[in-house]
Amino acid sequence: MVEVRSVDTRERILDAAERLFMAHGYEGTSMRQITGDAGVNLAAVNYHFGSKESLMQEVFRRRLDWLNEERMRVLNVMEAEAAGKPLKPSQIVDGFFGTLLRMAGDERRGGMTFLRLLGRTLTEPSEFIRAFLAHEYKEVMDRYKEALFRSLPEVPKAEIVWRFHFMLGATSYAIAGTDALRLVTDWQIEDEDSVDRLDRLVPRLMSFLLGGLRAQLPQFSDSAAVDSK
Amino acid sequence: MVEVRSVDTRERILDAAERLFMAHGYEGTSMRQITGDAGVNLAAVNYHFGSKESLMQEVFRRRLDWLNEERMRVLNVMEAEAAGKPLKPSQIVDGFFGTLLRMAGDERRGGMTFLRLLGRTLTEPSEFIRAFLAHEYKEVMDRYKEALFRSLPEVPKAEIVWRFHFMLGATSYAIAGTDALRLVTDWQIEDEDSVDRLDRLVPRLMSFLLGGLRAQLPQFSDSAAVDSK
DNA sequence: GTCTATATCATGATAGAC
DNA sequence: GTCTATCATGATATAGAC
Repeated sequence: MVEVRSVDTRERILDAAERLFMAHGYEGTSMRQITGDAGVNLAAVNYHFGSKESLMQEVFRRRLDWLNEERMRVLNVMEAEAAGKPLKPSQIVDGFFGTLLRMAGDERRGGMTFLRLLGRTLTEPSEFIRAFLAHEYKEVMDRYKEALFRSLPEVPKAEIVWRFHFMLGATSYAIAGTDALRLVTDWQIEDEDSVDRLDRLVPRLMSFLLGGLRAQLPQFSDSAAVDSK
Repeated sequence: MVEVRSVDTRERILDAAERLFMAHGYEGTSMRQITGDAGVNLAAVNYHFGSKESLMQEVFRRRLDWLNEERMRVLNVMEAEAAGKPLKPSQIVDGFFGTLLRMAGDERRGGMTFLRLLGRTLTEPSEFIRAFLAHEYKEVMDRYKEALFRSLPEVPKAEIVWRFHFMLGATSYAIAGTDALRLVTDWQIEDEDSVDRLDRLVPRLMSFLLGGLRAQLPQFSDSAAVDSK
């Protein structure tokens, strides 16, 4: 408040953009809305970020850098403790998805707002943001993928990859569902105050994910290889 | 080709809109793109549908009417055959999600294009389309919800509702993932020709969904009621 | 029913004074 | 770094000839 304005300005733009992109999507949000909401001048976005696309990328980078580092750290700790033995599926799932969901409880890290933005963005195939996410995620994904392969040697790799996709989807909806999908299903979910909500959502989702990950293998109707190596 | 043009025009607009909304989202698609792609005049959309919003609704209605009727029909048949006994979870899941996925194999019903549009729209909380979907889905949802309650009497209702949410998410990503999420995860999924792809996806997803639906119940860390009755 | 032409407005971006 | 003013473009929608 007493300090430089420009640091504040940058941060306020990012906060407003995160909120608005979450609510209306990238295309559905204008720079005028963003700067208006942030209480800064229209030209400030282009001055600080160069373009709307770069702003979007920075909105993600600000949160994903921390998240992916944390995921790496957690995995490293678990693998060190396991001393060469494979991890349990529940450890891996918690390291990847639990870390993500616990972010939602931390307002300094974007809280629910960022998580919902992430969830919706994963189904919005805008070329530039998809390419960006693919790059940001690659390293972490590869590490967790390997951990799962070692953890479930009897499950074909292709099956694990698919189930990871499915887990991403369930998690994405778990986040959005806390208020968005409530309308789609039109079901009243018992009210739980917002702090409590997340504490219950995490174990709920974990049970579901682990049940799916360890489910009986599918039977294909034709005779082709189930495990394509 | 020899007949009236206007029927063709309407249908061609719907086809182009479905394709473009899927690829670029509602906000990201302009009427110029739609009419250009459809090979019709710019003014035709407003003549036939009144507005862009109404066009979007019609894109959904064209497919959802059939889908939801089919889901109802399948459920009615199964319940008649069960003669009062609860259905098996696998029957219910197949009736709801299997019917949806099998739509993807039927090009006359929109095929993969419509399914991916549906998947992405469920995470895009545009007010007008969400309200529309909530209305379109309500009746079917209630019927399937009841069937699941009866099928799994030992599972708290709140838990079933949540797991239904998670199943919707996994299914949504299963659809999109066939090419969109491939980039996000950057994993190469073994190539399977497109006809084969769906035949394998359905059993894969079904195994996962059933594993999640029937998973061990979560343990909450506090002592509050697990089944909030 | 289909077209051209256009009204009206919002968008992303920038130039240049301060 | 921040502001005002403005550009060029593209948006939805409509009026009116054919």
